Parts: sequence; structure tokens; C-alpha cells
Amino acid sequence: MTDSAATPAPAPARKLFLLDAFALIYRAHFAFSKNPRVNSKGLNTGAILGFTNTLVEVLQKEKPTHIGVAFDAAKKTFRHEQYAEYKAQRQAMPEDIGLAIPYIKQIIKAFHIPILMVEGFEADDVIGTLAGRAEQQGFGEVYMMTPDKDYCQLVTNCVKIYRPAFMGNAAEILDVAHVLQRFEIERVEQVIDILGLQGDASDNIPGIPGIGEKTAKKLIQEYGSVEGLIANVDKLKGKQQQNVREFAEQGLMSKELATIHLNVPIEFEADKLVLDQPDMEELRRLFDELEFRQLAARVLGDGAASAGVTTGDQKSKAKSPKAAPGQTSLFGGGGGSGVTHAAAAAAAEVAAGPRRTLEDVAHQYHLMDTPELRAELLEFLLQQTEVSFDTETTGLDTMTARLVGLSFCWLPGEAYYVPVPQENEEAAQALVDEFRPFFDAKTIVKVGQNIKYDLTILKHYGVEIRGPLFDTMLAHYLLEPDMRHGMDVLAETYLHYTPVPITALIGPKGKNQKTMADLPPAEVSDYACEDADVTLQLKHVFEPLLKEVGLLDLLNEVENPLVPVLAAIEYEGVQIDSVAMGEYSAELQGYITELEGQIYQEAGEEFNIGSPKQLGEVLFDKMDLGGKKIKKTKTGQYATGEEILSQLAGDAPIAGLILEYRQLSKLRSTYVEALPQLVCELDGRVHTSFNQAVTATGRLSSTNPNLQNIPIRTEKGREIRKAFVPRDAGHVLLAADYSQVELRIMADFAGDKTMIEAFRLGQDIHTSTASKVFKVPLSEVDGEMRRKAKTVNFGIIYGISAFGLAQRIGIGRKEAVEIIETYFEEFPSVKQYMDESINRARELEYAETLLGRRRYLRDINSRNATLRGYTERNAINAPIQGTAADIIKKAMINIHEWLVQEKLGTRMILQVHDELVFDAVREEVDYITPKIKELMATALLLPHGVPLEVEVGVGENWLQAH
DNA sequence: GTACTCACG
DNA sequence: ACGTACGTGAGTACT
Repeated sequence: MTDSAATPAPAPARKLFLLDAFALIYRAHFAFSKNPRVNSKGLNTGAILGFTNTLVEVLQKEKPTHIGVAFDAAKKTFRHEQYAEYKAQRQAMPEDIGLAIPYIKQIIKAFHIPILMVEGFEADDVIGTLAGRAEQQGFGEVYMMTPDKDYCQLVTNCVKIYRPAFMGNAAEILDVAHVLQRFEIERVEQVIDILGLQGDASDNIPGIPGIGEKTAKKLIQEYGSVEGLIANVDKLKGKQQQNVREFAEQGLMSKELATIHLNVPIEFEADKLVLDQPDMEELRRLFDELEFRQLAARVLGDGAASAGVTTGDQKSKAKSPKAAPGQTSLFGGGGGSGVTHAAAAAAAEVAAGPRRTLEDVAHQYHLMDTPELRAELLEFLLQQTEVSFDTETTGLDTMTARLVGLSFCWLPGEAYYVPVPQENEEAAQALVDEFRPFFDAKTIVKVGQNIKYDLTILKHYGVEIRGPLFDTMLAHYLLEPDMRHGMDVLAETYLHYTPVPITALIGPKGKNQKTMADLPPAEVSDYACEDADVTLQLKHVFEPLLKEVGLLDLLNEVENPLVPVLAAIEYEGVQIDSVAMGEYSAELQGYITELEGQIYQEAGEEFNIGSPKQLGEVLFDKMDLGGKKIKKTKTGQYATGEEILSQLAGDAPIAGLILEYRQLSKLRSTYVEALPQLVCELDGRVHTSFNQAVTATGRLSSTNPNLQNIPIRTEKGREIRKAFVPRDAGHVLLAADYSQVELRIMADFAGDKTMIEAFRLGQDIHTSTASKVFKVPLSEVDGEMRRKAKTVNFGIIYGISAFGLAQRIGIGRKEAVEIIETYFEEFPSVKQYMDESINRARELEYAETLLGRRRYLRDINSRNATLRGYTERNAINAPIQGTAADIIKKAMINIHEWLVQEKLGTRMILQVHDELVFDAVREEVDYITPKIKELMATALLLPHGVPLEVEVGVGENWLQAH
């Protein structure tokens, strides 16, 4: 009767919320792990923001009368005394979380919410105990706020689990019925039996081997409890009976560990948990420091957001008629009522809430489905300087997808959708042709998200887009190269907006998934318009950000212009000689079968050689090979990789046979069998896709199929390249390779006189290195020395370590140390350059290429030595590998442009990091060879003037072209 | 879906 | 005291 005595109206029902802090913090942290939020001081604020959002949301939506936040005690708990291994599996708390905790505690204190913590107990025990006592004291509603399923055992008619809204899922309240249904049990207490049987990997609760979720449910239904199961162990069969017998003790202990204890020594004092007014000043200070502008606006309601919100937010806010009024607060501006103003909440939701959607935001999306409307649209389009557009199609495979609609946007919040007739090809073509003037307009910047896709689709309708492109996916790739760049996450992160998921239209993945063509245009319209709208808004956010960090030129001069080049390469495809592939497949299969027989004979039994598990057992258990050098993988299996088997091959013939078997199976399944299946029915060629936004360094990658890893290093592998052929007798394949680009880049960046001189003189760089490192005249360098020097040279680029070098050359570690020392004595500026690279990265927390491409190295100052070492090697490698990528990208753009301008028939068909492959018209070869060399060699000039060299080969197939 | 192995630069 | 060369993609086995 403390909190409501003064109120004349009947006392509101008492409603208690108990939060499990660590569980919520961990969840928030990992929710942001794909796209971490970092403030300007470099603090990762994901966990803090996520936790605070959850807290604010519950205060706002659920209006508790009482609330408390429970933390695990820092020290060991009674569970550790019961079971030493308890939570032993669990990794140390991530650094970011450790740093976040003090802030979270300050925020909780600023809200005037008590922190509950009892030495020797975990948060769940504390919460369980308090929840029980609250119920006894007549609280009608008690909510345990946690994502952790262990709490299910505590649920009663009054005590429920509140799982906060998460990743688009609404908040969920779990009551007794839910728990019984979820675990398929009759009484809530049986939750412990289920957990005890199945164990919990994350807490290192062992459970009983062989019993997972399904079996646990079945057994508890049958026998009621762990004890019941053990008593009836006779009724079980086979392995299961054996396991239950053998691990009965462990099962009982697991049950005990899973049990939340309700006798924690803590008083339940209701009046201490009463929800109070927060300390607004303190909250403001904290949110300021953390740079939580949206949250500040939402909680403090004082327009704090307007000062520093992102462009995107400004714009969408401006266009919303429901924008936040000036003086409103979640807490009623100190009036003491603690009641939320509905209008303020709604406004906050729209203006700054984390999950605005189509329904919250004012927009004008138009369906343009008559000739008149389309004509009007086109007229407007042609007056613009910048338009984002998007294509809707029947699928993701560019070769077979048909166009379903086009959407356009040039003002945020306002977009237009043009459905494409589906009756026949002619009608669709006619519609596309209507918009040809727009696609042709050289003055209009075309904005898109992954615009290569749209370019390719339109190519099938004979449209070649002209004018500058701006791809928001690539813009973000430059800003944050090692993150994901899908439109939905970008909208969430930068616009605080959740687009309609495509599955809302075409249904979940599966064989009954619809396509856009199955839906009436009116249903597609909003979705399509939204995509164009969001894309334009993202552009407006990214462009100033890129400018700020000096990446806009790289985007506009390299990445964006490369898009049509890649589209052309992919569209062109590569001719594959499927007949030759078929023959080779049979040949390989012959060898494989023979090897299989020999392996079984050696092993004395038949087994699946392709299964690392079975193979390991045969080699190391049955045959007892390897002696004391047996290695295990991190999951406890025997390691059977190439390194291991090669060592074994000396004394066990089976190891060599397996290596050969592996090699041939790989060749057959990954290349010889797979490639012919990917030949496109329409043109008989293979079309890879080059991904421009995957690698952390700026390289391209190739998928479906990957044509950047076609074998070349071994005799039998190389054979596969013979099946990569020109399109017809009038063509040949021409391959142009940069020779030693990465080493040249390193020599240049380091300004190393010795190495630069070697390159200038056109010497073999590995021989030259060998002569220095082994201190012999050039003429006395033998093959072995050259091989070692070559490995050293690669090692340098990768951020060498003695261990790694020793491993690779097969020498002792001491010898490796000596080689490295000599190397650095001979090439002192290389050593200096490497040190500088690391120091610079420590300062900036990123590394950059010649064109300013960045790779963020946020772990370079980590206290974790392994992680730091890895990041330091990246600091050395990223600028080198990335600059090589910059160079070949520039070359591709220039060559493509030249081929088009000269109206040549030769086509670029592949890029393999330092190599370009062309399907060349025979008669053009002599003309294009020197020009291609020149364009590649001069694509970018290195600062110290180290020349780039290009080797060109021509042949009737890819192998011959080398 | 993850682990392992191996193809390329 | 620790774990170790940089960057990718794909096929297979197994849970």
C-alpha cells in the first residue's frame, strides 16, 4: 500500500518486471555483431544500445509499477562447487561487452532502477527467488525478462516470461500453457528433467549422451522425470539403455545444475522496486557520451535528435506529417504520473524508433499502369539529374529471369512502379523500349542497389545503360568492406527503417515459392517503390560519408565504372568443351576406382574415403599410423589434411594413395562434373558471377561457378583448362598476366633500392632474392634455393612468421628465423615498411591501398595476442593485395572502354586476380596484344616508379594461352 | 547448418 | 603463454 495511497483512483494492479541483465546484454551484443555500432570514440555500443532499447521499450509499452535488474555475481557460484566444469566451455566475455557493462549499470542507475546481485548466485536464481516471493505477497503479474529458456521452469499462473521484441519478432509472453506446449510436458517442473537429460552445451551441462531435444521429450512423457527414467532403465533398448545406465549419475547432476534455486538469501522489498522517475540529467549526459541521439530524443523527448541525426533520418522525418512535437517526454516531463503520452510515444516511434516500416512513414508510391501515366513518368524522368531505379523479376538467375516491373525514384518518399506486361515477350519488350530514352540519357545518374543485376536483366532486352552509375551496395562496401551490404540491413542501420521483406510477397523459401509475376501489379507496387526509395535515400546518406573519408573518388572512378564491365563479362560467358570434359571425367573415374581398390586393400576393409571421420579412424585407430604426431582438429576428430598425409606417406603407402584419390575426386566432382552442368541452355556458355562486394581487401570473387580457382598447379588438374575454349574457329583465347604484381607493389611502397633495381633490370625476382638471402652469386642459385626464396617472398607479403615459413619450406624454426633475419638485413627498407604499416594501422585502426581503399583493423590494439598478430599481418597484406586489386580493376575499365570505342570483336571474359582472359578475334590479336599490355601496365603508376610487367599468351584453349 | 578439405591468386 | 602466413568458393559428410 505504499505506492498508491495518495491516488484517489483505485490502485493500479501491481506489475513487476525482473530483467536478466547478462542474457539481454549478450543477445543485444550478438544481434549487432554483423553490423557493429561504434561511436566516434571507437566504443562498440551495440550491447548498450540494445539493452537500453529493450529497457525503454518495456517501460513504455508495459508500464510496470515495479522493476529490478539482476546481474550474475562476478565470482564463482555454488554450481561451480557442484561441478567444476560448469560453464567451462563458455568463452571469456568479449572485450566489447566488458567495456559496455559499466555504462549499462550507469544507465540503470540513472533510471533509478535497483540492481540486484547476490554473491554466489546467478541472475536466474535471484530472479526466481524474487518472483516467487512477489507472488506470495500478492503480485498478480510478474514478468521475468530474458531470452533464456531455462526460466521456463519458473513459470506459474502469475509469473511469466517476457521475451522482448527481437529482430523483427514482436515481444512474446510465455505462460504456463506455452511452456507445457513447447516442452510437450504435463507439469512445469518437468522442464528441469528435459534440460537435465538433453544437457546444455553453452553452460557445459553434460546431460546424457545420445539424448537431444526430441528424445528427452519422448522419455519424459513416458517416465515423468529423470529419476523415473533411471528406475525404468530396463525398459529401454540397446545403446540408449547402456547410455542411461552408464550416465545416470551425470543425468541427475545435470538436472541439479539446471535447477534454478529459489532460496537465495535476499529480501523481497516491494517498495524498493517501485518504478521511479529517472534522473534526466544523468541520462542526457550518458546518451550524449554514447552518441545515442535517437534514443535521447525518444526518452528525453527534447528534440535532441535534430542536432545530429543522419541525413536519411532528417529527410524521412521531414516528410512525415507525424513528426515529433517539441516538448514531450516518455515520462511526462516530470509531472510525476509516470504515464506515457500516447502521442509522444507514437511520434517517437516514427521519428526515431528503431523499427519504422512502410506503415509508419508517409510516402507516395504510385502504380503507373497506363500508357498515359507512363508517358508522363518518362517526361519527368528525363528532367532529372539523378534517379534510382530497380527491376522486379521472376527470379535471381540473370540468364533466365524475366522482367516483371520497373520502379523509379528521384525524391525521397515518392516513387513510381511500372508493371511489365507478362502476356508475351513482344509486349514486355515494347514496354522496356518506352523507357529507352531514360536509360540512354547520359546526363542522368542511375542509382541502384547491386545495380549490376538490373543492368544484366535489361541487357536481355537490348538496353545498354549510359551515363554514370551509383551503386549503394558498393558505396557501403567501401565504407565497411567486411560487413554485409544487403539493402535490408543498410536500411535498418542507416535509415532506421525496415523494408517490407520479399517473403511477405512471394512467400518463404521452398518449392512453392511464388515469383513476382504471380502477383497482381498492385501488390508488387509498394514493395518495388520502396526499394527504389530506400536506395535513393541510402545514396544520400553514403555520398557525404564517402566524401568525408576520401572514398568517393574510388567509388566513382573505380567501383561504379567497373559495374558495366563485369556485367558485360558475365553476360558474355565462357565456352566450355563439354565433350572433352565428359571424356576426362571417365578417365578420372578409372583412376579413382583403381585407387579405391588399392586403398581398401591397404586398410584391410572398405570404408568411405571421403569421410574424414571414417578415414581418421582407419588410419589412426585401426592401422595405428602416425605415432605420437597424431593431430586432432578443434572438434576432436583426427586431422587428415594434406600436410598430415604427406608426412605419413613416407612409411605408409596408403597415405599417398589417399592423397591421390583426394586430388582426383576433387578434380572430378568440383570441376569436370560440375562445369558442364552449368552451361547455359540459351547460348551454350558458362556465366560466372563476379561479386564486387565480398572480399575484405578489394578483390573480386567468383561464384556459380567459381572460375577463379580452375586448377593449374598439377598435371592432371591443368588438363581441365584445355576445356576452356574460344567461342568458334575465328577466335582464340588470350591471357594477360601481371608478373609479380604484389611483390612489385611491396618493393615500391617500401622504396627498397635492391629490389627495385632487380625489377628494373628485369631479373627473376625469386633468384635475385635467393642470391641475397643465401649470399651466393646469381649464377650459383640452384632450384632449391630459388624455391625457398620464392616462399620467403610470398611470406613477406603475408606478414611473415618464422613458424609459418618453417612449416612451408619444411625446415626447422631456427633456420627459418635465420633466413628471415638475413632477409631483413639485405632488404632493410622492407623491414622498415612492415613496421610502419603496423604502426600506422595502430594509429588509424585501418590500412589503406594506393587509391585509399580501406580495411578496418579494429583489433590491432587488442590485448589478445593471437588476434592482434592476425590483424597485424592484415595491416601488411591488405594494402598490397588491395592495391593489386585497384590496379587490375582500373585496367579492366580502360580495356573495356577501349574495345568498345574501337568497335573490336574481342571480349574480356574472365578476371583471375592478376590475369585477364579474352575471347579474341584471331585477326585482332596482333593489334590488341601490345595495347592490352600497355593498358594493364599503366593502369596505375606506382609512387616510386617500379614498372608493372604483363605477359600475354595466345592459344586454342586456356592452357595453351599460358 | 557446420566442419573439413582443397582448388586458385 | 599462446598460436601462427594473406585472400577466396565449393563439394562432401554429418548433425
